[in-house]
Formats: sequence, structure tokens, C-alpha cells
Amino acid sequence: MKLPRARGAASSGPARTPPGPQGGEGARRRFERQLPAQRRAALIAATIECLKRYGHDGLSIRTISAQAGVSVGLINHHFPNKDELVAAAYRHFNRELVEGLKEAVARAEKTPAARLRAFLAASFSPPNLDADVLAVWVVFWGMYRHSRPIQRVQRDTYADYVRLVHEMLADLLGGAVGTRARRTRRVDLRLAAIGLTALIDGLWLEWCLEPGRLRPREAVALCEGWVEGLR
Amino acid sequence: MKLPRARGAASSGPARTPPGPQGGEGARRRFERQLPAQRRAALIAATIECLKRYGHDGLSIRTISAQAGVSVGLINHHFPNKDELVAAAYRHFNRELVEGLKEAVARAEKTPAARLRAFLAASFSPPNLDADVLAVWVVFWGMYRHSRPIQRVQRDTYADYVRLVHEMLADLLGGAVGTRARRTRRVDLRLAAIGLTALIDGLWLEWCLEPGRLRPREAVALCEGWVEGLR
DNA sequence: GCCGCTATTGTACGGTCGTTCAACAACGGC
DNA sequence: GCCGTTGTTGAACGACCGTACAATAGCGGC
Repeated sequence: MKLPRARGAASSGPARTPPGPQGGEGARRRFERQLPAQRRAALIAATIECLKRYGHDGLSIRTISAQAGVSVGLINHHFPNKDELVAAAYRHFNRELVEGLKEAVARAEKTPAARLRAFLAASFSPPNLDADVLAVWVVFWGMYRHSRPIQRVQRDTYADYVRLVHEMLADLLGGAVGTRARRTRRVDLRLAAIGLTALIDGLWLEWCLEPGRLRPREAVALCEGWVEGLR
Repeated sequence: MKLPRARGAASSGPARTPPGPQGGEGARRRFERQLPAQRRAALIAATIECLKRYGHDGLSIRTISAQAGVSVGLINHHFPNKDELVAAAYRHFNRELVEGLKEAVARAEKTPAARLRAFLAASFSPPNLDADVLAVWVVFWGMYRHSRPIQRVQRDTYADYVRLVHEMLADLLGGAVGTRARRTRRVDLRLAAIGLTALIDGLWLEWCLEPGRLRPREAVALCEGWVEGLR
């Protein structure tokens, strides 16, 4: 159960580097005060980095504070307890994912097919398609059942994701207008969105657990084939 | 981080009940020796039970030994260390899943369609469809990247599962015989098996994370629809 | 240049962790 | 009934855990 102590934040923050432009030898500043918002962001980033590197074992106050280049006590100054820090990290992680996908869709041509293709391509390429990222999700999922804050975040953000998928499918499959046709279409749409989400998640999971078995473009093709089959 | 101490094994083992038929008061036996194989099995069962109940937090020597109704020292008498116990539990868990599915398939009528239906029905009903079970998988997945023993087990048993799906799809889609047709069919089969596996896993995951969103029979229908679309 | 606010430090505390090991006791063989 | 084998116990160890808190020090306002 031993972890290599995280050497001061490689990439995520200012770390323990005694800052300041002048190289004065004796009396250099020992730390740099930051605005709460900045520090909180840095701590959240450090938390995610630790999860990526060490999985569940990385989720300790000492590991995270070392990664952030900060003392153990600081975390409890900015967050009431560890659970809240983790929940904040989960919220950030989720938001980054969904916003990344939305941006990819926005950058695509305006046809529904192109938008879906862009969405799938983004789903199955870095930074999302990364075995480290699985380790992060897995830890969050594992806490889901026993942590209220995590449940709250899950409900908030997952709805966003489903809405995005739902909306793209609606565009693609077109809208019938007759009330009766609309009702059936609705049911179909709901199930279709669930199915597509499941297929994406499942393929993504398979790739992360055993990258050799499946190429990203094959995953995209499978998803497009599924959507094709809907019409 | 506090756990309610597991009260002596409710269902999995003989627990701490001082055994023996006679109710002699003073000098009752304080424990019962068991064959190594039996004890190992009981410890594995206790490990899985703890994972179901407490998730990752249940994965401690003290929690597990309490669940098994046994002292802390005993685990290291039967397993060299915790990792090996967990890997053994993972192997057992995987084997139970795959064998349960195989049996369900074997009980079904002999037509390929009925076999697939039985397979899907078993996948989306207890004991597999259970949020507690997700908690177990999630812990194992989380260890996958850093634990050699877990990786070994994963490689061994996941292959079994994929082979089962692959074989059922092959039966259903029928075998073309021309060498060229066969080759294309092979490629399709590989991808189809991966896709179906992903769809099942993804739907299963969605159900576990938010049971209200999806009914089991809808999940089965989605999978059957996917297979239907293949021909 | 000094002051006040507060972000930050680092030690301390009580607790749980995985593993070790000497002592103990169940039980089959005689 | 005693003995030897060995499954089992439970205390002990050192390491790490999350949190609390008094002391420290960066830095903007004056």
C-alpha cells in the first residue's frame, strides 16, 4: 500500500517553488498567498491528478496536498472536509467532460450527422479516451452509493450529458408532428438516447480495460451503425 | 470513515457461533478447525459480502475477518497478503457470473434466438442486476491498473465471457462457408460481439447508477433490437 | 514603515490500516 | 489418555489516515 510520495506538483500548480522574481538567498518568501478561488481550483486539479496517478490510494489529504505543493492543513481551510473536496473535484471533472463534448459539437458543421460524428469522435479520443481517466471515474462511482454530495453532483451533471445526447438524436431523427406520432417518437427517443449512451459508455469502458481489443475508429463506427439502424 | 463493525457473519459462514451439538456451559470450544479449502472459500465469500455492503471501505482485513467470524491473524495464514485474497475473490466473482450465464443459456430451448434471450434475461435480472454488485465491480476495476494479480484474473475470465457472447452470436447469425464470405463474417462477428458486450455493460451500468431511468425488460429489448439490426 | 487580516504552515491527536508472531487449542492417530 | 500437527487467536508494531489548532507570515491599506 505504499505510494511514492508525489513530488511537488509537476504540472498542475505553482507547487512549492519559492516564488518571486528575485533570487535573494536568505529571506525568500516561503509561500505565496492566493485568492481562495484560485487555491480551491488548484486543490481540485491536484485531486484529479492524484486520482489519475494512484487511483483510490491517491485520494488522501497528504498525497493531494503534496501534489498541490501545499501543507496538509490548507485543505481544511478551503474545504470543510475531504468529502466536499472530492465532490467539488467530481463536479469539475464532469463539467469539463460535458463542455468539451459540447464544444466539439459546436465546432462541427451544422448538419445533424456531422454533429453526431464530431460528438462520437470527441468521445473516443483524448483526453477522454485514457485509461487513467477510467481510474478517476471508477473511484467516483465507488463513492456514489454512500456519499450524499457525490449523489447530488451525479444527478446534476449526468442530466446534462443525457440532454445533449437526446437533443442530437432528436435533430438527427427529425421531428414528426402528429400528436400520436409524437408520443411514440418520444418513447423511442428516450430509449434511443439511453441505448446510445450505454453503447458509448460500454465501448469506452472496454477500450480502457483492454485497449488492444478495439480501435477508437471502430468504436465510432459501431455507434454510427447503431444510430443508422434507428431509421 | 467509520464503518459499523460487521456483526458476525449473518449468512456466509459459521461465524463466531461456538459450535458443537452439546450446550455445555463452561468449557465450550472456542473455535472450530476447518480444512484450508473450506476456510479459504469462507474468507472469499466474506470479502465479497463486505465489498457489497461497504464498497471500497469494506476492503480491510479487520472488516473481512469480522464478517467471516474469525480473528485478524487468520487471513494471513491462508493468504500471503491482502492482494492475493482480493484477487481470489475477483476470480470467484467472475467465475460465478459467467457460469450463471452459461447455465441460463443451457436451460433455454435449443434455438439460437431463445438462447440469446435467456442470456439477456439472466444478464438483466438478479443476482446480476443489483446496485451492490456494481460496487463490487467498481472496486475491482479500480485496482486493475496497479495490481498484477487482478490483471491476470481479468485477462483469464473476461476472455471466457467474450467467447460466450461470440459463440452465441455465431450460432444466431449462421455460418457462411465460402472462404471470402467467412473472412468478412469473422470481422463482423468480432465487432458485433464487442458491440453487444458494450451495450449490455453500458445498460447494466446505467441501471445500477440510476435504476429509475430504465426497466430491465427495456434493456433486454434494446439488446435484441441491436442483434436484430445485424442481419 | 507599520498594522490588520487571513491564507498558510506544521505539529499533534486519536484512530485504522496490513502484517508479524508467539502462544494456544482442536482434533486425528495411536 | 496422551501427542504432534497445524489451524487459530489476539496483542503488538510501525505507518498512514483525516482533522484541529496555535503560531507564522504574505501582502494590501494606510
